[in-house]
Amino acid sequence: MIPEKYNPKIYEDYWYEIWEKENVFHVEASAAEIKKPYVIVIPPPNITGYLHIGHALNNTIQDILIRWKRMQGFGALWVPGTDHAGIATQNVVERKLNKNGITRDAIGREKFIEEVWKWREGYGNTIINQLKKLGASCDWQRLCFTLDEKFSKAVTDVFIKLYEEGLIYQGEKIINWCPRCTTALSDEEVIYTTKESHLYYIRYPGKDFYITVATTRPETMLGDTAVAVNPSDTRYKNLIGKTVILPFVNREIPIIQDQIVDKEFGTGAVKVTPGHDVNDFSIGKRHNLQTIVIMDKTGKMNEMAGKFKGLDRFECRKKIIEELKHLNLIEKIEDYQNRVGHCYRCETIIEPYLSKQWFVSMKTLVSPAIKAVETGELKFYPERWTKVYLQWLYNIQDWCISRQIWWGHRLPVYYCQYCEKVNVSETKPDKCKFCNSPFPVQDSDVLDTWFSSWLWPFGVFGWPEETEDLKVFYPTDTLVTAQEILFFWVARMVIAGYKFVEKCPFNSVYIHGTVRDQTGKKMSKSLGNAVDPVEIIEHTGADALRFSLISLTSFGQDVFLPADFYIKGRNFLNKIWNAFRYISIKTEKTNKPKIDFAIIEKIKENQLKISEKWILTLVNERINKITQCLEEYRFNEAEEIIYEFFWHQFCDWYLEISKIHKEEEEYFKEIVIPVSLYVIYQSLKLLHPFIPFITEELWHRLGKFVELDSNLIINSRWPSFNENLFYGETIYQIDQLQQFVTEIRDKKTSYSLPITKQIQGEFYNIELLKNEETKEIIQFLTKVQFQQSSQSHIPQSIKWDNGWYYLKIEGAIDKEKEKEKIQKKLDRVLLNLHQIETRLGNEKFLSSASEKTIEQTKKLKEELEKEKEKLINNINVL
RNA sequence: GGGCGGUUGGCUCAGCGGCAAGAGCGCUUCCCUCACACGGAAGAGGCCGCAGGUUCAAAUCCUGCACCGCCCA
Repeated sequence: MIPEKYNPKIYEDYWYEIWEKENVFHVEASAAEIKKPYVIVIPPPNITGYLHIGHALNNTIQDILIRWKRMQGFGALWVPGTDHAGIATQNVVERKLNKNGITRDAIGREKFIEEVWKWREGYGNTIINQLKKLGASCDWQRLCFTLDEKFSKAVTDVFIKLYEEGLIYQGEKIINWCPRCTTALSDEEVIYTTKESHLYYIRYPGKDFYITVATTRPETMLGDTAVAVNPSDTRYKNLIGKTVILPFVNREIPIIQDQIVDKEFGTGAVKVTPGHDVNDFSIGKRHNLQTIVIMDKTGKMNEMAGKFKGLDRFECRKKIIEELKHLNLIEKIEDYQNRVGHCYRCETIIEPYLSKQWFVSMKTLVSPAIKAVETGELKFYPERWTKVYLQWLYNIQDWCISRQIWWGHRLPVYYCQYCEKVNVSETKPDKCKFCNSPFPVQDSDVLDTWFSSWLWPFGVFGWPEETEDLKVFYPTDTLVTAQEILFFWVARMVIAGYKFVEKCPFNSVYIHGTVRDQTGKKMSKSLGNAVDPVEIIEHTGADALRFSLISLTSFGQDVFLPADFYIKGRNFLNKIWNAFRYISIKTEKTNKPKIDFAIIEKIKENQLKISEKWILTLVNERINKITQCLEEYRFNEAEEIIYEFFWHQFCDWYLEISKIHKEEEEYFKEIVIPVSLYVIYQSLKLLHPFIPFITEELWHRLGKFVELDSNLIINSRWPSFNENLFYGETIYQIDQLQQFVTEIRDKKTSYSLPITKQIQGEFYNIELLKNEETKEIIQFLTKVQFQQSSQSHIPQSIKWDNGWYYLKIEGAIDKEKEKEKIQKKLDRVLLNLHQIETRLGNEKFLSSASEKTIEQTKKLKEELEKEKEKLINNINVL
């Protein structure tokens, strides 16, 4: 006996295990070559990650694509993996150690890294296991990690190659420094948020004057080496070349002029701190200014800050303002909104910091990536992201790739302790290749995690080895990602693809929306606003989560999730379950051998009744529509089509109509059951990419009744349109029938009559009732016995089609309420009719609109007129 | 400052030149009818942000504005 409620808990893990045991996710290069490969590489979640709702969306989409393509017969490969997330992971492990009173400095680099590996063994696969719960059909045998030996070789090779080409260089620049993580970050790793802050107007005294500068960061004044104004600023003409004395440190600094200064900002005069500001650094370069760094690596003031030494930068700010006030050097303080950069891993405010780092020179690398979208070799869906992508490439900046942390790929750079030259080599050199001195020392920095991730689409296939996998699976097909990592990752992968493998790594990038909460914020655990997908999976199952989530996310659009969003999917699954349950009960009673669906096609048209023709036509038609939607990444539309079909056509109408037949009737056993099973068979296939678990379970159960084309639905063939099962005219007929039935039920309801109450009726000249087949269905569904009348009109009759019908109803009705209801409808019809009539009366419309439109409009007018008459009649009849 | 997206029923979203504005949830009334109350039947509820314009025709295209959100300076 099949239980009444679908309980995902019983089935989800079970089927996932079967899939893994049967190895259905795995694709060999040799096999894929024959089948035509379809490849997706996963955006590697980081090992500290847990599944959040954004992952759930991202991976559900990938899984839909992979399962669909697999069913279409492609060698569908989804390569999974994780990245080592240098900073994030180091932070997590460090915090853990700190709790036990251990610091990383105390145990040293080697021991610390050991600890991180231990942690990774213990927790690093959390998200991988969660992806399995979600149903992700990744080829787990290919699970890749950016710190795997093979992958590491790719990273080192790339570093060396770029270094040798002069595209990687070491330079002293202002970079983004996180004083908490004590490392440099790339521009992309800084998140800017608008903050309510202050603009401080500070007087810098000269000999017989003072100049007022405006700044949001007064504490950096200790590192000032000039004051700058715009050359065209007449206000300060006479001060150029003079000097002022910097308070606290008593440094004499010049007033200079530079184009970069904005006359509109503050007083038009700005302090210049080359050690702590990018623009100021460039001014410093142009004017040969001294560069003074006033903070240490943790954001505390250093000895260059004089008496402020040891203070944290923000404490120092307070202190300085206080003291400036005492000295009467504060002119005013204004409220000011400014954009403040934060570390994307720990949210600490970034310090622009002068530091020696390693950079990739990007300018020469980007042109193939630009060309790729121009030639159409690479397409973005939705297309608008092309512009964003290009914008970034056009304004590309050099990429800071060195990080002052321990967890990651250590730079393959060795410094000679004697000649101080740089040796770059894959393995530790015995001696300096320039001076032959022994013991070159390795650079202590590691590489940016993204410097490994950008190699992902070919690194996972064993590059730089020329593997069979690489040959068959690269380039991949579709990349599915969120817009947040468009620059970080997507653009850089394209660059790397062209540079190292000479091919664009994928041909399509589908960028889905971001899941946000009601306030528009990105959902994340740290914000406490997250809907937890793991919890939903536990309570309601992955299928319900997947279906509901996809249904709410339209093409590339962000989505705000309400807390109970998963109900739609949950209820739908239950509906599918019960529809199957119903057919299953009926089928079991027939005691027939297994059905071969080949016979469905062989059933002659004249053996089928209208309802069977109709439902076969609909399912057939939906196949095309759904396939089309999937091709265009319109997942929510695909779902909506199958949802509407299965629930509101198949269950609400077809199955109800089919109950007209008795179980033991031949037609029921020979036609209705096979047709119903066929519809379910096709529907399960169409649904499988979206809700893999329940469809696999029902597929298995379906196998008791019919010959399946595969033991597992995951390996079955995607349905295709079958013109032998298409009876177009039935669509209109059943549509009319549905309207008629609904109207009659409405009448009965208005008279407070149960739908099940048998009553009598009469009709004259109604096609649906003249046709025996449709008449039978209508009578069954409405519980009205219709007699044909010979009179062309009787009082109290209700107009329909070109005739009328009449119901012998005895019951109470609120006439006023009913009239009001009808009047409202009538008003609307009259309005519409008026619009249509003016349109049809307009010659320009007749001359310029398409024939089809005119035809439709005329038809509409007729329908509206009928409706009008009908409603007027209905009022009069009351 | 520049760019992008959004503004449609109480809520979350579809629809993006012409089929009489749709769905899910919520709401009202009736029904535990032997698949399903995570259900069935019948309903109520929207001048499609505002103002102009293009068009025979605009929720849908254009312009401006307002508000919300995102990205880049």
